[in-house]
Amino acid sequence: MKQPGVLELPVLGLLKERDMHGYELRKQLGAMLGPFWQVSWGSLYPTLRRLAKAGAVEKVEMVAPRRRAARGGKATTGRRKTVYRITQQGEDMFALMLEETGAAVDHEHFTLKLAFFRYLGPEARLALLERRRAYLQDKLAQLKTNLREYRERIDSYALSLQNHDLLSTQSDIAWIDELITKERNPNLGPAPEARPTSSP
Amino acid sequence: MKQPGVLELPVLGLLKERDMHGYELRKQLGAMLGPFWQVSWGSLYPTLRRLAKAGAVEKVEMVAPRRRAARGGKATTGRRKTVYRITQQGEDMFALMLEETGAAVDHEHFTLKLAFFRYLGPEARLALLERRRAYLQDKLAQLKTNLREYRERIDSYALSLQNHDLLSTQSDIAWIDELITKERNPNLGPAPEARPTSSP
DNA sequence: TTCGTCATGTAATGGGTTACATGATTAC
DNA sequence: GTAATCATGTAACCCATTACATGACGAA
Repeated sequence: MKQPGVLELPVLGLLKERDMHGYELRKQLGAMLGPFWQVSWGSLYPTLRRLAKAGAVEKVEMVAPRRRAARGGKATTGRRKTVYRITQQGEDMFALMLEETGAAVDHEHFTLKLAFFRYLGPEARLALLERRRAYLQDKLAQLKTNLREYRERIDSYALSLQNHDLLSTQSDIAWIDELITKERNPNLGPAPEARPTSSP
Repeated sequence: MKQPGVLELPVLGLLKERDMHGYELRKQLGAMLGPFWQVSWGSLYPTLRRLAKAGAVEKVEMVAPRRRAARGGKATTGRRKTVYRITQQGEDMFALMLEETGAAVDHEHFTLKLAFFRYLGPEARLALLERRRAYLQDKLAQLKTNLREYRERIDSYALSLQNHDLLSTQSDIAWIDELITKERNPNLGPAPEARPTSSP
């Protein structure tokens, strides 16, 4: 299990909340991570199969395919579904993957982990945030160095490109800082709707 | 040639300027796109091989490997290099890949194309910029819809995630708008060193 | 009855990552 | 003389994408 596919973590994370089948999983993924995160079936189902083979999930309910209910009854019939449930082994795997700070620096992995931060302790959260921050800071430094070194030799488009990247990175760092601050004093919430008396 | 690897375009683009060997190519890639863009050898050399097989590039100079110059002479010796030169076919392929607005919407492809914008006519540039803008605008709309629909059901981390993504997307759009504006009236440049009389 | 959504898969393809392997040249 | 950098590749693995294939269910 060198590098589990990206999907393993979010799938297990969603199954922690409740049993789901593939189709549903995909929608929830979109709801949590944003609509742009559209995984393909050819990616999702194999992941489920892999997880099942690894003992991390198990099939719990499948309504038989072409089995029509006895005429008159309608409760037992239904669309063919394969519902998955996370196992204890899967829970352990999830915890390990989530905590591991190894390769969690890049945007995708960090995003995925952040989406399941509620399953991490405060210390682990801060560790991950700091690590991501360090990575971004390093990237920022490299970008600056690179610009200093090549500014003259690249054209205005490449320049604009790197400049924008630099600004984005700075914005990312500011965001991480915000998250870190909130993590350190949870009381200072975003002052959620100071409504004195009336309801919206 | 359904979907040429991402490297084809930048490799050809760099070779348009001058002949280079693999190792150099990698450095120039970093200089142009930013240091984070570190392609692996296992990716670069196969790309070169593919391009050579497709007739898009050709090897022009290779200093023989273990051939030591006759003792005394030192001019003919050198490190083993395999220098590539772009062919006419390669130029054509490059032009096609650069112009094609098909899948050019995602961040990576757009980045790659922008880096070689100087090889495109103003109309094609604007077309690509507009296309990218439309894509981002669509993403923005989807993000907003998604947030409206799921805001209640996702936790604060996922919320923060999507929120930040939303802001980043807006920032990206603003940047594209800037590029579009500059493209439309090139005179309003960033006032690059207004030097009154002296020649370039 | 037909369309859209729900629902689940398989097969081929292909490229990227990682690790491995090798050796020359330069600078200290 | 040895470490760092230059330089080029190969091999295995694996996952994601794409296209293909199938079929039930609900609504119009």
